[in-house]
Amino acid sequence: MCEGERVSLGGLGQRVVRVLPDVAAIDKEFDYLVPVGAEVHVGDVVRIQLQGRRVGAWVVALDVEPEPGVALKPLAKISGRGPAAELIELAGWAAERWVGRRASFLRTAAPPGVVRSLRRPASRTAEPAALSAPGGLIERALAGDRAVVRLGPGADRYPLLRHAARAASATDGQVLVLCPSIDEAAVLGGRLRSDGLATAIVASDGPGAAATGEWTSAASGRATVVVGARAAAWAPAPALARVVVLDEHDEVYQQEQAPTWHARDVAVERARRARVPCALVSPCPSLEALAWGDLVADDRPGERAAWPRVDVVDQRELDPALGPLFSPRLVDLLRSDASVVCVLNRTGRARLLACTSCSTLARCAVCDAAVHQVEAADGGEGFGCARCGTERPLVCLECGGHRFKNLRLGVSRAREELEALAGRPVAELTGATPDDDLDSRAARVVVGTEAALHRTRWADAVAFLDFDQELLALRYRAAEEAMALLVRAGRLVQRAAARRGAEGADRRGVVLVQTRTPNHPVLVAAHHADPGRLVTSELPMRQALGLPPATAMAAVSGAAAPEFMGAFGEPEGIRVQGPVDDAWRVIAPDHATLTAALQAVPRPPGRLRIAVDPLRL
DNA sequence: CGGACAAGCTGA
DNA sequence: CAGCTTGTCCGG
Repeated sequence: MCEGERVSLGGLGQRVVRVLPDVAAIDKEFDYLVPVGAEVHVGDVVRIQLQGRRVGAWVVALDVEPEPGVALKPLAKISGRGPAAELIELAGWAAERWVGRRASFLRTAAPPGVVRSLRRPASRTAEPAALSAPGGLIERALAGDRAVVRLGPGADRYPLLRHAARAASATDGQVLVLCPSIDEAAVLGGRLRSDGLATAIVASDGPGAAATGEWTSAASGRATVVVGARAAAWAPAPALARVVVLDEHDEVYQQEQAPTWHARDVAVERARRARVPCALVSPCPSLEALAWGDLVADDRPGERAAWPRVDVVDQRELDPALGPLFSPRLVDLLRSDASVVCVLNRTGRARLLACTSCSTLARCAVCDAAVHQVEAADGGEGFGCARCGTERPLVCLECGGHRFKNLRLGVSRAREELEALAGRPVAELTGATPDDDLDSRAARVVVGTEAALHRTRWADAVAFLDFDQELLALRYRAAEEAMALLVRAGRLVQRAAARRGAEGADRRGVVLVQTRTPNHPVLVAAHHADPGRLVTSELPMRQALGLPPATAMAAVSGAAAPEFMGAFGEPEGIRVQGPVDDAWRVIAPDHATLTAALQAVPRPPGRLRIAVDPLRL
């Protein structure tokens, strides 16, 4: 920058910067004067006087030409360093992709505390990491630019990380690693550190000097590995050489509040912009991941060894003495000395009905979802599908029977009955159970909702008492979610098997699945330790029904939704459905079409929630 | 978001 | 018509 230019900018030779205020409702940039002698960088966190009050803001551009006729105010304060220029651009991309505001993304990208100064490394070209001879699974996983790495639930992902980290370290590059939870990030980060690799464990929660220190270590390029949970997709990494997302199928990567951004998608886009390889790792890669990259999997015996034994018990063949929730196979497990986690999700919204004569579940003839009882057109009783709207008479598709029973039994009742069957204490484990004493529980039998899977570290066996609730849920991703549950269960039992140090066939833990749909593709795939079998049935179904990833979808709700949707209309090439429960569904062939159409309509005042890629509908 | 200001309502 | 409420606009 030469002096002549500088004079033309502010008139008095003062520099002018463009900032974006950290105010939820303002998605507009403003120009401010830089105090003489002050140093500013793109991304810096500043405070500005805006309409009589002081608010935070980010510098988004330096040395801009201000619009004529506006009296510029000086920056009130330059607080410290913030997200780098490439992350500000990425925030712009994400704001379009999820129809949100850049400020919400920059808040995630900003350091947890104040970072006064930062010595960033001299700009290095992130060279592709030198890898040892190809052939092994790790080498293949890290060789491709877009790898979808499928490793069974029991497989240790650490060697892959260590390998990637060592390769990056040799070229002074950084590896960005995302995990579903910060606890996992801390464990993996700890292992990397004890292996001598400089690692920053970035966490968004709370300021605190330690968290700021981790951010700074990543932002200065000192850390070879930058590891964290969802928000780490926005962590600094000036010498980014590779991105790795662990358990990319996990739903926690998607933010629940709007903008409903997905860390996997942000990570993928970030790698693309930085022209560095990206690996998505999962025991059961999402259809989105498979549509994006190239599958890298172990050979069949290798993958199978990392899966538990998945025993599918057909509950249509009931033991009359035990009833619909307990099979003889389960009783055997309970009466052994194994630690068992029993899972019963009673929080399903769909009422589940089964034929009284043959016990087959009442399902939709078109889309396979569980159906509920509705009043038919002729005034009689019928089945209705909440997913696709099909209605049919109250007749069993299997045996022609017309009497159905409601299947529902809560966790508390199940606990009492399990205790009686087991002849030993059975504990209830729900979201409300306190954290302490979880380890001693592992030695016993517990029953709970899905929380029991999340809050137990290991178990000899996991039993799903009624898996049909998961398989036939109304959410369009129900099958993938059910698969993810089996994977989570698989982790627990494989961990216990590793603890036992068992050898050979005994090394695999047991996951028991009680179901009335034993041939469901999810169960077939898990039983064969081959998640690819689910993909071959699920993908055509989504394509046929016009659901993601074949399309791009958004849910629009909130008090202002009727007005918004009225103005939205039904643009060419876009499907609008609803309202169902005051929410509309907008389906477009792709995300570009979807977001362009949504952004084109002015936002009416009032609460409006636009959820792009909603998990549930 | 939150302050400024304009237009609308009430009461004497 | 002052004094107050409600609504809309805009920020450098």
